Amino acid sequence: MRSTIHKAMSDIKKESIPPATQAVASGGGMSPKQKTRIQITNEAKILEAALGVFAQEGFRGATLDRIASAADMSKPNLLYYFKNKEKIHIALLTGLLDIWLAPLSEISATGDPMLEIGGYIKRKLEISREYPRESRLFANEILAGAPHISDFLQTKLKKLVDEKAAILQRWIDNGQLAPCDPRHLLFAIWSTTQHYADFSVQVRLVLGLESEDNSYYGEASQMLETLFLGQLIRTYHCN
Amino acid sequence: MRSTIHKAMSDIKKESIPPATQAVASGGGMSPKQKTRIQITNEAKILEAALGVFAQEGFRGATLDRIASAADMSKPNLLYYFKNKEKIHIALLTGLLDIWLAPLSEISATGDPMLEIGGYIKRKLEISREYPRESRLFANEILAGAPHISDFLQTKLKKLVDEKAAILQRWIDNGQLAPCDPRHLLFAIWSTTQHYADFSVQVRLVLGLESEDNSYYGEASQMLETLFLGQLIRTYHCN
DNA sequence: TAACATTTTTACCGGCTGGTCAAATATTCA
DNA sequence: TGAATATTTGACCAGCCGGTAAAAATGTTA
Repeated sequence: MRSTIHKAMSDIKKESIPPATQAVASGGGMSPKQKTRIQITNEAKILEAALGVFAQEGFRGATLDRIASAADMSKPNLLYYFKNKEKIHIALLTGLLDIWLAPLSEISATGDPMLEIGGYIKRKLEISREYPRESRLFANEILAGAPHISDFLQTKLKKLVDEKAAILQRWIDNGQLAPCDPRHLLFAIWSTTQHYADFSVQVRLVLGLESEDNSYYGEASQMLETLFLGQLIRTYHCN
Repeated sequence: MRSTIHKAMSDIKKESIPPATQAVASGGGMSPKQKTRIQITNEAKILEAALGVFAQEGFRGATLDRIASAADMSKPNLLYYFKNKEKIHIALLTGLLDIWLAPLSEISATGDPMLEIGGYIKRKLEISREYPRESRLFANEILAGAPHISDFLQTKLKKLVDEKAAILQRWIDNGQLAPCDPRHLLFAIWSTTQHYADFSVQVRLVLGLESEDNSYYGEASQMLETLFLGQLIRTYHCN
């Protein structure tokens, strides 16, 4: 279930799970090793640096030299912590997938459709703002054909989507939600929210904002609320 | 013949200034050259091949070797037609931008809001289905920070968006459209429609479809119609 | 067909890329 | 402290990468 490397991500996301299995470094043994203080900080430094590079350049476009330099570290030193380029990439992706799934998981069958969907959109948009690089990393992976996460997509994600789509369908059948394909409703929520991270350059340039200006998220939130909740919920019979 | 990109090739072969004139050879001067039959077919072959590679790997991730091999051509031969890698990329992008702008241009201030917006969504979705590789090429360019098209984004695109947003705003003021930020409404349309091209791998895996199965576009179209037209237009006062 | 222009191929280059290795250095802990 | 261990470094490598040069092959046309 969890890749060994996944642990490394927990450092970056500052949840501290007690260290346990890890056999990344040092050539030989499969024996689980306790992580050193230095190991912890350096792995975090590497992942932090790699996240930016992978997110911008994609897997093939990113280079170890660039990551190492961004991590302020020599390349061989970097490779002392991660056996190869792919291991870094997988570590990042694995750590990301939990963040990705969480908001959808929280949708509850027993809640009010308006609040549940509204909350989901809010959470997704929040993640878009908080983790734009992770979002772009994910986008790059999909654009490249999802070579590392196709299994995740067709098992874990598909299962969760089917599950939540069933809930939405029940709401539709109850007349609490406008009739539509629930899975495509989820796609629409994904795309609109992630757009603000993945296409932030375009958004800013079109809106005439500066490079680090995130002020559009307020308008975005309002727009999405209008779009998805304004009418989609319960008022479809107006027509 | 898929792409309408050929027009971007004006600056490819040497410096061909406005074409059409068949010049008598003059010593030293750069004379505009008529394109050979072979030139035309090979440039098309290269662009066709490069489109797939750039769309999947991004600019840095794509290699001339791979493009050449996809075009069934030796690398030096490829470089006989395009001076370097960037020229190919720019040729593709340039050709793409017209496709990209066209649907938005067609929105008319004098039309019915429902029909205009509905038509725009349909056209965008159509382009997503017809030109998925172009869409991914564009997405890759944005993810990389729009190094080649930031000027386009902040001039031509921004201008067009401002113009069309003004139209939408007038509809809002007239009570024909739910109050919302018009520019963000456009973003929502862009993201939802392009999602089906850019994230098609994910869409297919989650829906359980085969690799080349495009059947989800029907459901997508219906979903977007429900989402954007079902209530956004004119019925916002139901609340 | 011969002269000319276009296209293709072969051979190559310097720098980058992912990655290895062993030696040198720093850290930990009995 | 000093031995054991963990970390860092520099030197290196084979293959890939974008790109060049020039000859060879092919096509065009007078």
